[in-house]
Amino acid sequence: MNVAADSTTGTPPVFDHESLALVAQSNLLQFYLTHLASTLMPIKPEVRDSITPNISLPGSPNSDTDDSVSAALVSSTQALFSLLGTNTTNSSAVSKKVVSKTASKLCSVCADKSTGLHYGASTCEGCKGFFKRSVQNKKIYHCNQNNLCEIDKQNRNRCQSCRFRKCISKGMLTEAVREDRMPGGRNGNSIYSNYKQRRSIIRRTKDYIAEQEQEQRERERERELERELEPERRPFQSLPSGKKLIKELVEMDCLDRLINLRGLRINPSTNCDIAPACKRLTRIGKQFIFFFSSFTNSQIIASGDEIVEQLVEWTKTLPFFDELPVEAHTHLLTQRWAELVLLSAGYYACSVFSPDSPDTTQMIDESDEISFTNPEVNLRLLQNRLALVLGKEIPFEHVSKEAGALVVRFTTLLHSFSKLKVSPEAYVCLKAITLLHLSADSTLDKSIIDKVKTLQDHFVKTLQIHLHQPGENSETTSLAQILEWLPELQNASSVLLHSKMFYVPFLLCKNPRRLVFDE
DNA sequence: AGTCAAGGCCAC
DNA sequence: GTGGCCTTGACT
Repeated sequence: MNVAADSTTGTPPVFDHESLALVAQSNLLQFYLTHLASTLMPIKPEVRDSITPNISLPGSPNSDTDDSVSAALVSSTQALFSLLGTNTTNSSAVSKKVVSKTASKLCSVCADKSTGLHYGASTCEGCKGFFKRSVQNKKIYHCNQNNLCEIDKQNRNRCQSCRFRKCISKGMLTEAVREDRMPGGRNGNSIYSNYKQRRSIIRRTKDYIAEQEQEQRERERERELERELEPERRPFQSLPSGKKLIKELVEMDCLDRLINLRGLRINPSTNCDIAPACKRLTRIGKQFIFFFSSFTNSQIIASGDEIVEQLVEWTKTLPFFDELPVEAHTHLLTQRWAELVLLSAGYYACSVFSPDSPDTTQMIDESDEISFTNPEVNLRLLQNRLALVLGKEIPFEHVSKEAGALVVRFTTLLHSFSKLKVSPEAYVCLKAITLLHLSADSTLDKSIIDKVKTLQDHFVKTLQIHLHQPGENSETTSLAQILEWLPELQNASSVLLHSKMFYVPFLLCKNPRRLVFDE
């Protein structure tokens, strides 16, 4: 605001010294300033001094709420005092030069000697350098007090946080610090020109600071987690950490083998062989103890027990397999295998049928895709696929009666799981977390229970680190959202166990015709 | 050529 | 990290 430019009203009010002092103490100063240029009169120094410490305006220099207004008022106020001291009675004397000359005397941040305009405010070399370093090095400061530290020449170095905040509040713009560090020249007028733009830039600067602070907090949390996973702190020395662990898990996760169950395949030449197919489907069981103890005797393993076989195989390749006794693995798999089946099938469905997957186009012509929302579509799909595997038509009512509840539940689960947009890395962590989930009434030894819990904790932290990686897009689901989904998985698994149609999730996910042609 | 406002340097 | 002094280069 320019004092001279605004002195356009008709009859200006006339002030005496006392009323001017009162005005200065009220919030009406801005109003009177607009009339002042044409009513300038000599003022006593003692009255002038009494005004100075009591200035309190909405958006005054002490307030961060409306910085540009405050900056304008600072200039106006300084111009006013300058004029008051000059005894001038001519409004034309209120020149831009006077304003700028006076305003440039003191640093608007710390009141040290100003050396000119720097990044949008009149500041000293110290505040200029401080602001430049802060922006260039993306510094995030924290105030140890209450963000109300006073900044003056003497104590400006006591609190970087409040000093930087004051720089911003005085109109210094982070945009004015050049990213390319090009020396010389001047920044374009556009950065500083109009009031509105400044306001928006200041708002963006504040957003920028908040964003930086958020990023800093996340980096700190990640560092903290990584520190916890350092070798000397890790509970299991043999277990790698972070990316290496995830890489190992992804490499050893043979999802295709689990999905491509041999028991679900149809032989085009003998697909009328109904009895063996039924047998295959019903023999998928949970004989984990048996498998762990006599796994090498593979001739005993029937094709129908493939789910167990595959899960046992997977467990044996886990990086922490040797950390736990066999009975612990048996116990865990016995408790969690149904959840692992649903999780694996769900992830497979999401990765193959998601809109961004290249496989989608490949599947469109099959016109029998799994639905993420409609259980009836999936029941029809199941009916068709059962007919393929068994070699005879099954009435829809039968399918609905036997598998209706399971299909409804699995469809709901798919829907919520697809929203999580789980990456392959997050999926393998989630699988380990699911396996390592102990029931409250676990019969294992206390020491083993502790080990399992520590291991699970390790995978939760690994998952969290993965989710916080900068490469992950901003839409990445949070750890909490993923963990909150697990009870739903657990509930769905009880439906699966109840129905005993353990193969249904796999049959829904993969067309048995494709199983035939896959090899 | 002078001014101004960027960045850089370096003793502290 | 700070801040005084110097260099740089667009603009007048």
